[in-house]
Amino acid sequence: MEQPRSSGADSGDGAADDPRAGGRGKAPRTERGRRTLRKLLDAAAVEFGEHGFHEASISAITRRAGTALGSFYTYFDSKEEIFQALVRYMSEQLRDHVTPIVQAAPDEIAAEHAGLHSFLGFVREHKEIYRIIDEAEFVDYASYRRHYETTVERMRQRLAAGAARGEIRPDAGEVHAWAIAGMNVFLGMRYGLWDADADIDAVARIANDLLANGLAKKG
Amino acid sequence: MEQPRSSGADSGDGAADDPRAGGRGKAPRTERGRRTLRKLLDAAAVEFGEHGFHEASISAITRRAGTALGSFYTYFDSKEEIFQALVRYMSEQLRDHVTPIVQAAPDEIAAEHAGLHSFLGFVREHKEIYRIIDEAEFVDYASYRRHYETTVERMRQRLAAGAARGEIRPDAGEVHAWAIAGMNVFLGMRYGLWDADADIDAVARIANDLLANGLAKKG
Amino acid sequence: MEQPRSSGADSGDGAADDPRAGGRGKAPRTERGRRTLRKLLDAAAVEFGEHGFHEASISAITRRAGTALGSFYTYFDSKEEIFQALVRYMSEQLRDHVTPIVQAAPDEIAAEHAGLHSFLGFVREHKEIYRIIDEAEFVDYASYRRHYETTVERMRQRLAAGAARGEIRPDAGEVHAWAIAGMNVFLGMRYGLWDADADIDAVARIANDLLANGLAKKG
Amino acid sequence: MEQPRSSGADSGDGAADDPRAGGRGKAPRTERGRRTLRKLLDAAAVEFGEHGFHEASISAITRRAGTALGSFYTYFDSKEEIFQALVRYMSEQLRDHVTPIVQAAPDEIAAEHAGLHSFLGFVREHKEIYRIIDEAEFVDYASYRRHYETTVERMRQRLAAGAARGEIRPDAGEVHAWAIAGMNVFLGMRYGLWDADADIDAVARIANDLLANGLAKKG
DNA sequence: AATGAATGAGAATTCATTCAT
DNA sequence: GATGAATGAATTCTCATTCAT
Repeated sequence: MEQPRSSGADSGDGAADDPRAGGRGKAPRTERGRRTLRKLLDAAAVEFGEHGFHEASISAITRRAGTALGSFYTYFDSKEEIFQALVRYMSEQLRDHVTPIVQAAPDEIAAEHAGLHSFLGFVREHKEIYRIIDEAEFVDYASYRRHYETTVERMRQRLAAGAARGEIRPDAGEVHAWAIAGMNVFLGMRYGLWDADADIDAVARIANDLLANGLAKKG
Repeated sequence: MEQPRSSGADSGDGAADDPRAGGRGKAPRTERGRRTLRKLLDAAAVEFGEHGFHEASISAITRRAGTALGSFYTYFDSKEEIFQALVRYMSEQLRDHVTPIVQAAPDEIAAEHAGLHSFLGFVREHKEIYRIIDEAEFVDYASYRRHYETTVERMRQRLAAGAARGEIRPDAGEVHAWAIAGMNVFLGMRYGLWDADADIDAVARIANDLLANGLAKKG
Repeated sequence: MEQPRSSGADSGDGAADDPRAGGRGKAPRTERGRRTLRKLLDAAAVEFGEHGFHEASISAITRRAGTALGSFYTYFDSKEEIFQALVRYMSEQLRDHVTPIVQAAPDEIAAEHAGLHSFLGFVREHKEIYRIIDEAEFVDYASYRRHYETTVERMRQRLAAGAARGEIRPDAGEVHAWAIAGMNVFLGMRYGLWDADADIDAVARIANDLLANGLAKKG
Repeated sequence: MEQPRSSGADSGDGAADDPRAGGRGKAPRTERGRRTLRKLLDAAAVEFGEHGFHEASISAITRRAGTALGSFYTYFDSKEEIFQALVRYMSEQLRDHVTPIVQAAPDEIAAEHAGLHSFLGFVREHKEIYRIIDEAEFVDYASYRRHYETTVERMRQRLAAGAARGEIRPDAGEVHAWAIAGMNVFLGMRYGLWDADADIDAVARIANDLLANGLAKKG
C-alpha cells in the first residue's frame, strides 16, 4: 500500500546555533523581520499544540502572533512549511534537553534511566511538543521519520558504547534501541501526557529495572 | 494545556461480532443495505489507509464503493463516525488475530513473544490498519485511548496471571504493560511498516530476549 | 520569446447539436443539472463580456446565475475552463450566424460581402462575444488560435472554390484569407463595436469594393 | 453594453523623445534615478511581454530590474501606470521604425508595401511589443484606442495624399485605412508572431498585390 | 434506499500598495 | 532615493452535509 503523504523538502541538517535560522522559511534581513518570524513560530507552536495541524488555521496563527495574515507568507510558503520548521525545532529542543542529562550518567543503564526520566519530565512540561512531533506522522512523514531515526540512532550508539565498555550485554543493537524508544514514548504518552498525577520517578524506576533485568524471575 | 480535539461520541461498547451492531453505522434492514454498508466500510478502510483521514473525502469513498454520494449518509452521520467505526473494527480484527496465538503459548514469556511476532506479521499484511489506528490520535482521541487502554489492560492481566503462576517477576504491572506495548508498536512501525525486508522472526526473538532477560550483562 | 500562457486542454472538436454538451465541464445527468449549467454559461458570458476575464469573479457569475458559489464547481474546474467553453460556444455561434448567409451568396465576391456585413451586424448585436473571443488571446491562447485558424481556413476554402469557379483570381490563397479576416475584424471593432452610429451597409460596401478591385485607380 | 474597464488616466500627449517626459513615470532628478527608471521600464517590457499584464507582478519586475520592491513606487503610481507608459513608448518605437521606411517609398502603393513589410519584420524582432500593445485592449483601453486611432489616422492621411497625387483611387478614406490596418495586424500575427519560418517578403508582396489590384480576375 | 445536484462556510494564498528605517 | 517588511482585501477552490427526486 502506497503512502502518498506530503513529505516536504529535506533542507539539510539545519544550522547549529539559532535553530530557527537558516533553512527554514525565507530568512529575514532586518531585526524587525527576525522578531516577526519568531512571533510566528511561537504562535504556531501553541496553535498546533492546542488544535492540531488541521484544525489550526493560518489566520489563527497570525492573529495570535499579532501580525497581518499576509505576513505569514513573507516567511513561509504554506502551513506545511511552518509545521516542518517546527518539527525540526522541537526535535532539537527535546534533544538539547535530554542529551546533557544522559551524558552526565555514570553508565549506560543509568543513562537510559536518566533519558527516560528527563523525557517524561519534558513531555509533561511541553505537551505541545509531544503532539507536534507525533502528528508529523500524518502531516510531514519525512520529518517524523527523520526525528525518530535520528533519536534512535543516538540511542543505538549509546548502547554500542556501553556494550564496548562492558556495562551491558554485548549484542545490544538497533532492535534494542527501537524497543527502548517505543517503551519511552508510550510511557511518556501514558504517564507524561495523559496522567498529570502519575509518579514519574516511580515510572522511570520501574521501566529502567525492566530494561536492566528483564521480566524473568530472579532467583 | 487543553485538549479540545474532536473526539466523537463514545457510543457505548457495541457487541463484538455482529457487524450490524452499534458503532458501525445505522443498521440496514435489507440485504441490499447490508451490502452497501459493507462496501462503504471496505472503501473507507482503503481510502483512510492510503490518504489519511483529512485527505480522504467522502466522495472518494463512495466512488470507490460504487455508491452514490448521498448513500453515505444513509449509514453514517459524518466522516468522523465512519472513521470511528473503522477504528473499532480494526482494533477488533487485530485483537482477534493476536489473541488466539497468544493464548496458545505455554507461558507468559512465550506469550509475549507470540504476541509481538503475530503483531509484526499483522502490521506487514495490513498496513492500513496500523495507520488508521494511529491516526485516531488526531481524529478520534477517545477511540485511540480506548484501543490502547484496552490492549494494554489485556496485557497487564496476562502479566498478572503469569506472575501468579510464578512464570515472571511478581511485581509485573501496568507500567510494564505500557512499556511492552510501546516496544511492540515501535518495532511494528520500524520493521513491519517501514522495512519490507526485515527479518521479523529475528526482531521478535531479540526483543523477547530483551524483555525476558533485560540489558544487564550475563555472567 | 516564449509564451507560457495557459492554453487549456483541447477537448476534440465538440459535439454537433447542443454546443454546450459533451466536452465541456462535467456533463449534468439530470434536467435540473442541465438548467443550472445553462444558467452558469449565460451568466459567465455577460460577466466576461462586461468586465473581462480578470475582473470577473466566480462569485459574481454564480450570483448572477442565481446559484450557490459551490455549484460552479459542479460543472467547471476553474474560471479558465468556463472561459474556454464559452470561447468555443461563441465561436460556434458566430459561425452559425454567418455561414448560411455566406452560403446563400451567388458568387465569391458577394459571399465576402455578405460575410463582412453579417459579421458587422453580429458584432453590434453581441458585443460581448467579440470581447470574449478577443480576450482569449490573453487567457486561453489555444482557443484563440483555434478560433481564428478555423475561421480563416473556412475562408480560404471559399476563396479556392471561387477561384476554381473562375470568379476570382486563381492564386487566391491563405495569405489572402488572413488579410481579409484581419480587415473584417478591424472593421468590426471600429464600426461595429466602437461606433454605434456607423453606417454598416456603407462600410461593408466600401470594404468589399476594395477587396474586389483594389486600390489601383480605374481607367 | 457598458464598457467599464479600467482605462487609466490619459495624461495628455507627452513629448516624444525625452524619456523623462510625461506619461513615463515620475521624473527622476538624479542620474542614478534615471538609471533606475530605465531599468524598471526594461524589466517591465520583458515581464509583460513574457507573462502578460495579469500574470506579471511588480515584485518580478523589480527583481528583474535589480531594485527593491519599494523603489517601483518612486517612479510609478501603479501597475497600470507603468503599463500605460510602456504602451505609449512601444507605440512610438513602432512608429519610429516604420515611418522613415514608409516615407522613403516612391508612391502610395509602394508605401503600403513598405509599411507592411517593415511591420512584419518589426513584429518578428519584437514580439513582446506586439503583445503589450494588443493586451492594452484589456488593460488600458484608452491607450489601445489611441494607438490604433493614431496609427490609422496616419495611414488615412497617406491614402488621401496618394489619392491627391493621383496614385490611387480618389475615394480612398477612413474605411480603407482601417481595412488595411486590420490586414497588416493579422498578417503580423499569423506570419510574424506565430510562424517563425514564414517568408515575410512573399507575404508582403501577396498582400500588397491584393491591396493594389483586388480580388477580381484580371483580363 | 438510492441518487446526484445544491449549498455555503471556511481556508489558503496572492500581491498591489503602504510604511518605517 | 532606496530598501524590504507589513498589510489586508479579495479570490479561488474544497468538501462535508443537506435536499429534492
